[in-house]
Amino acid sequence: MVDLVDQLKDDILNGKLPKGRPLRQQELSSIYGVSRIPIRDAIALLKNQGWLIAHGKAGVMIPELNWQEAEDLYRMRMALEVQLLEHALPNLSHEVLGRAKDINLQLNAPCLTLLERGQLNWDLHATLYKVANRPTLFNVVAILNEQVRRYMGFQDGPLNYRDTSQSEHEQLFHLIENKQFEQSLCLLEDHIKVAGQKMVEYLKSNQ
Amino acid sequence: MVDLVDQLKDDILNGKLPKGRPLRQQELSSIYGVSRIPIRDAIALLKNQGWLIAHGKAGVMIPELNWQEAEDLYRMRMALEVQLLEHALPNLSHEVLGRAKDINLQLNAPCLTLLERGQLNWDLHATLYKVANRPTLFNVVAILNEQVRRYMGFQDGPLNYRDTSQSEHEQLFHLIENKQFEQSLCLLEDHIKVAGQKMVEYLKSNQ
DNA sequence: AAGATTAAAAATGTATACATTTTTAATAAT
DNA sequence: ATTATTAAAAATGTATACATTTTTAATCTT
Repeated sequence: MVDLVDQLKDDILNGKLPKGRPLRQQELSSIYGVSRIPIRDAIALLKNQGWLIAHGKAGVMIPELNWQEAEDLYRMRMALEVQLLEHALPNLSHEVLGRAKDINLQLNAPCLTLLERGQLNWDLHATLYKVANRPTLFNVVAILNEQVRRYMGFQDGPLNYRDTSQSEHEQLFHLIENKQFEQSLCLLEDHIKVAGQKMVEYLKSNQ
Repeated sequence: MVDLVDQLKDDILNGKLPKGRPLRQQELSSIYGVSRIPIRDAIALLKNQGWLIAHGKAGVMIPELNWQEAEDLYRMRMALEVQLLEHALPNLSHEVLGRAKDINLQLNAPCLTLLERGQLNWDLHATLYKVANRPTLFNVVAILNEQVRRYMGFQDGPLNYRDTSQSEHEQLFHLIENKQFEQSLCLLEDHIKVAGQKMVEYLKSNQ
């Protein structure tokens, strides 16, 4: 069932599902070769997490991208991920940091799509956040990051995202290793703020 | 179906559903007199929103209260509701403020349970937040406030919650009417912070 | 006696069938 | 011609039935 949800997310992102008209349970049922019950379950989850919106009282639609929502998502991330990192900092062993560094190396690959890059970016952050041991906060942050993926499907997204993001990660690791906790929190805050501003700028200019 | 979800929430809060052991779909099905399908739907939603947690791979359980989660919930509220109020401030007409004041009067009634008080408190805040026109942010804040209700079921919750909360609301209205926006944001922040601290204190001492 | 193995029981996930609600479009009224 | 009305079609919500997975407990092994 989680497979179906992920597949729906991918197909929403890749434009394989039609935008601008309501999606019906039967239609999705025949597309994915399962009955309406698991489709209903998946739709309910995706509605809860902002991937689909109700269309009147029957059917759902793929929501339009809009810069206000992107701004909200990034600002929420900024506020909440700082809290999460703060809890995580005392528990960030060299081993955990090592795992995050490995992911950051993968981000180096030049052939990644923006979606793949977004996924790796979250994997990196999640690696750090997990040791915060704050499941409720983590869960909200995870959903926000998932939602942000909806905004990362462009062929030509915000420029230079790759280079800046990656070196900021390295800076972050460095600050954490040197126990400069206050500064690492500020860096994270700025890291997300800048990414959000670029995204919002891009959306405003392309709407 | 939303009726069933609300009824389940109430029954969780009022202790009508057993804590400490897994709840089965069939059991709930016979309690509420509907088939397992709508029960499944409701369970899925309540799991998403933290009202139930998975128990292994079969069944769900009512989660224990713990102060870390309460701390997270209030800190998230603090960060996000300030953002939401900031968006709302320019649109807070006298009419909207009037509706909020009416709710604040209802909070005056001495015979309210903590749950009813919590509900009215959210109604008041939601009245202000709706005019922010930020559905994504509003939705997250709404879920957080719903979740906080789980922590408000005590017979003897944090003391003096009623008096302080109500006068703080009045202060907030006053500041907004006088266009002292910066200060109203600070007051809201402090309003939630103090409520959270009291709740956390209470939970720590009673665990 | 403690732990692993296996079979029965029970629970969940899914499919199909039915009931109810919602949508659509055709007809009637102003 | 535009708006209401109404009936047919289609969609969703729910119930029942079945398949698969998970749990439980009884048996076997060491």
